[in-house]
Amino acid sequence: MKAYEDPRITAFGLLTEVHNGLAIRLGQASPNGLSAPEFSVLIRLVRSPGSRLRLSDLATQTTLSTSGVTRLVDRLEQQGLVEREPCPTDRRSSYAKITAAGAELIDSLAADSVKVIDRWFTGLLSPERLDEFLGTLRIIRDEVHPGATAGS
Amino acid sequence: MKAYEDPRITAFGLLTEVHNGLAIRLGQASPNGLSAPEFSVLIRLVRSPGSRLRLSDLATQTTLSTSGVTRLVDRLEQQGLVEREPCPTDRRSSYAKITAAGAELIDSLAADSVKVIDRWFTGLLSPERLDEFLGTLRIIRDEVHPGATAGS
DNA sequence: CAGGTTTTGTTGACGACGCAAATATACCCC
DNA sequence: GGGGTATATTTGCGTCGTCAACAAAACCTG
Repeated sequence: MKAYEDPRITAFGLLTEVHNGLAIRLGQASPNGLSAPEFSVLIRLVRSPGSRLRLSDLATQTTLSTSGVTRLVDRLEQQGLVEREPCPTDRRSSYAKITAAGAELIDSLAADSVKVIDRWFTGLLSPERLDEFLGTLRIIRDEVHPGATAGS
Repeated sequence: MKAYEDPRITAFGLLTEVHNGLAIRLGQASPNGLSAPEFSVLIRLVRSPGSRLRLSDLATQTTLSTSGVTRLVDRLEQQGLVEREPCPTDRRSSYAKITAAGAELIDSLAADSVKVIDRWFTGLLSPERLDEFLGTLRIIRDEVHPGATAGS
């Protein structure tokens, strides 16, 4: 029995296919929209108290490096979707705060995304099956990425 | 009710966190190893009849563009893990065929990966829960990415 | 079988991300 | 308070991936 035939490898491959497949559908949904990490950052901001989060917290919650976050926030700032503001209690830190334009955009994109997710994911499953599926995801997520608990 | 608060968005976010989290654990497992797409390509090759696949089939099965596959196979070829061979029946096509070194490497990396997957994913779930989880993933995969049915 | 269309693979230009190094600030301990 | 360590962010550089344009071969249709 070769290790590459192990069904656990296939199980992870299946998870990857599902995630990548959904990510592609979401990307096609709003063509000139945001990349997945940009969307994720904006969603996290709009859901956070004060609509703001420190850059390093964004790095922890997403799967990006801190330099990746720096550049991503640079881009969002150039588009007027986000503003940097200094942290009053720690002069090393800056907040990224979503702007009104950013909040409006993310709400509109989220509405499109819900349609796509419903069509290709949640809508395919019975409520019970979806519940159990999400419960299983949480079990794994809490082990593998416990720092992600503040939103999407 | 704002669209960005829709639980379906959160559901997809959860799926993303799980996938990214596991991908990071797998990447850390064998430091100087292969990237995830490289691993995926090699696994697909070693599982295919004749240990070979046409480049365009690799592009279909993975989530890469054809140019991405060209360059990925370039890299694997430089490392001696894969060879290109012409397709006898269609002179436009080439096969990527895994070499003995490639097969050996992927088997060893797969053994490491199984440990990681078991520790952070399959081993966390009861057999029944895992079965239902995989069944749900297949339901979604068959809708979202039907072309992926030849392996991991 | 000639001409147009589709498919396969490669290349150039470009963007996004990670790592490592640099900088600035905060924290801790004597 | 001073010196050393830890943390937050930015920047330089290399790598990897996409998109658009291209070349070659296959297919298809009159």
